[in-house]
Amino acid sequence: MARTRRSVTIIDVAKAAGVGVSTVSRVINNKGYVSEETHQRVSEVIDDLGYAQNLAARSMRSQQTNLIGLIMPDVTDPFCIELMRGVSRAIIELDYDLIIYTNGDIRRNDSNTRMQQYVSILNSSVADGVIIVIPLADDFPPVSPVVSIDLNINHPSGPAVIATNYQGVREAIDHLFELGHRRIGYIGGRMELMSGVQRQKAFEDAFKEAGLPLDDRLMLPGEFTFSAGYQRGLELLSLDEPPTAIFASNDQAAKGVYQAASELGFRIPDDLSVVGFDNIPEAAYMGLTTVDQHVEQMGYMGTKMLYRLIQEDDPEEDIYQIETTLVVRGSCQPFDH
Amino acid sequence: MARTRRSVTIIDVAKAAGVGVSTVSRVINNKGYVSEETHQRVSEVIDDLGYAQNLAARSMRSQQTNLIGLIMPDVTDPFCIELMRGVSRAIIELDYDLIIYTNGDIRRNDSNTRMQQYVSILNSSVADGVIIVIPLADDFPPVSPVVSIDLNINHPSGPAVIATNYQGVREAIDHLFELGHRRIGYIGGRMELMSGVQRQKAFEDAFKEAGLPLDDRLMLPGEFTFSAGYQRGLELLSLDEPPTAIFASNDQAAKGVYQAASELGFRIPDDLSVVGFDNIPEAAYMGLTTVDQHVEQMGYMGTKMLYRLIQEDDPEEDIYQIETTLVVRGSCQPFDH
DNA sequence: CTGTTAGCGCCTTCAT
DNA sequence: ATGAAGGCGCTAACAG
Repeated sequence: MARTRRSVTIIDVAKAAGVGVSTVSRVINNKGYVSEETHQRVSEVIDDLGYAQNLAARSMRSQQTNLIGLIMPDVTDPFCIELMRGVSRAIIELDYDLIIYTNGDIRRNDSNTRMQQYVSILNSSVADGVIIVIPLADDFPPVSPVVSIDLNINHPSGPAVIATNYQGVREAIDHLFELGHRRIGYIGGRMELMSGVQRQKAFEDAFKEAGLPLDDRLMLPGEFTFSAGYQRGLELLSLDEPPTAIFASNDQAAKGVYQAASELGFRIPDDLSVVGFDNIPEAAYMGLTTVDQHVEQMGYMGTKMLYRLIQEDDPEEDIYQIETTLVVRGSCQPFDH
Repeated sequence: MARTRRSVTIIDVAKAAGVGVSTVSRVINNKGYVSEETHQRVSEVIDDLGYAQNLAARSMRSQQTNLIGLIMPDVTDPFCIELMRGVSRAIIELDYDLIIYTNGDIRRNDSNTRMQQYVSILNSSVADGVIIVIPLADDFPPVSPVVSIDLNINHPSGPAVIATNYQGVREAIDHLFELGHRRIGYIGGRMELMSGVQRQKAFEDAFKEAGLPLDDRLMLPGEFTFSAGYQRGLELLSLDEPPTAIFASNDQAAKGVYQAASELGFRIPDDLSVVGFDNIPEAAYMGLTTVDQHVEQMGYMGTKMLYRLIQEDDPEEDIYQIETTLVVRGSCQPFDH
């Protein structure tokens, strides 16, 4: 980097205005006593010189930054976008600013570096608090308050927002049962995450309690991605006796199933019923029956929780549960034996 | 903020490991010579203490942060999301990280504070370079390299990525002409932005060159928002002689027009043809004929440009133009007089 | 190979 | 009402 231009600092302003740095600081932050006249002069110089605070330096000194950090694996993912929406809404209400930190893609999984980075952000005083989506990090002593969205199964500590995954999947599977489906494929999610585990357990329990046998070949591990859904969808639909319905552990994966079905000549819902999870905006257009986990709300509540943490350092509730809702659309049809 | 917990610093690590701070620094950043043995010991201490770099301090000292900043008015807007997608893709390729900075909502328009904040970010060494979407800021001496997406009409300086707005709108209007439409409503965009100005000029020129009269009542100022589209849509369709087609200056506004049309009993495309601009993903589902300005690509190219700027401080091309493409879908129908 | 030291730009006492 | 001076945590010379 060749750039050597140096920005104008508080010292430059002080010199130009013929005052001390602390006076300039007072003017900038509007605290402490400054004579009207001095204030005026300093303000002018600031304008003239085009001075602007250096955030890094500022946050290093002072406690409060009025910034809330959002750490996400992938800004491209609809879940994350929806969540951002909620965070954004809360941010506006709270008059905070938002810094979203991401390494661009969940797949770039050089975990060690990642984790290190995450922790750095927490540690830095660049944000007053942080929301972590899909927490992968080990446990560590966070300096800033942290709220996580979803939970890591291995380190379930700390305040979090999470949907009633279990209940949601139960409803979804019961819905399929009612429609007469018995051979139901399951495409799993990340098993390090509470959501992945809970959804799978719900699926298994639904069968157990209904006294129905679970077919191992119909339960595939997966991920919360389109391509996982696609791959697993292909596998399921290529079985000698393919399932009549597939539950995908999120809508992205469900989209993948759509793709797989289309390629293999299965029509939805005629030949195959599909249920997803999340209710991303696209689901409405797809006519996908899915479990709404009110992602926007998760982001909103998470941010509010974080705010309380920042203010009082005292989490009222550790884990905030968001009630899921089954949204029935056109992707499922009765199955007649 | 009551929190006084102090994080473990590089000094703590140095002490605990019985080495100097610079050695620790070398280990962390993997540069300079450190004996295998020392490296080992320091690494262990780092793990034990749960040390993590303080980003603020780091970026204050060093030139490079490997962070690219993206300043957006509104993370919620489909345009911005699409753009983010492209930036994100480039980020991954370049092995940078991404910090997205936003004040949550374009409507929170306390411009002065905003601008000040923007400049602060630029000034701070928190990011190696910055991409500004919809630049509102005055001209100022930026310390970090900046690439803007779209251009402020008042300060059109600096490298930027912008679509061929003029050409795009011309094509769109010509399309409507060919379908037989003559009474075409126009809902404008932000006129501080190059895109807003260019699109409007193209609309006017299309009529002029076709030798058709422009009806003032059919040309409404607007914004790039749903509600603007909705309001203006209502106005246009409530005219004694409503237009047979409406060009909305972006897809969000077009969505608003859909809403207005639906409320007033206009069917699209039977009673009203609609064209948008942007080609946001939703447009496909809506069946909206629109001008694709390849927003993802804009983000991608912008980031690449920025990268070059960071590396060489020498912008090869100042303004990168993205070719628009007319995407014909079902929202337009021939109009027979 | 490793330690010491001087700032980076700012805010905050503490004097004046 | 204002100025001087001491760090915040870190990296980058410069010495050993």
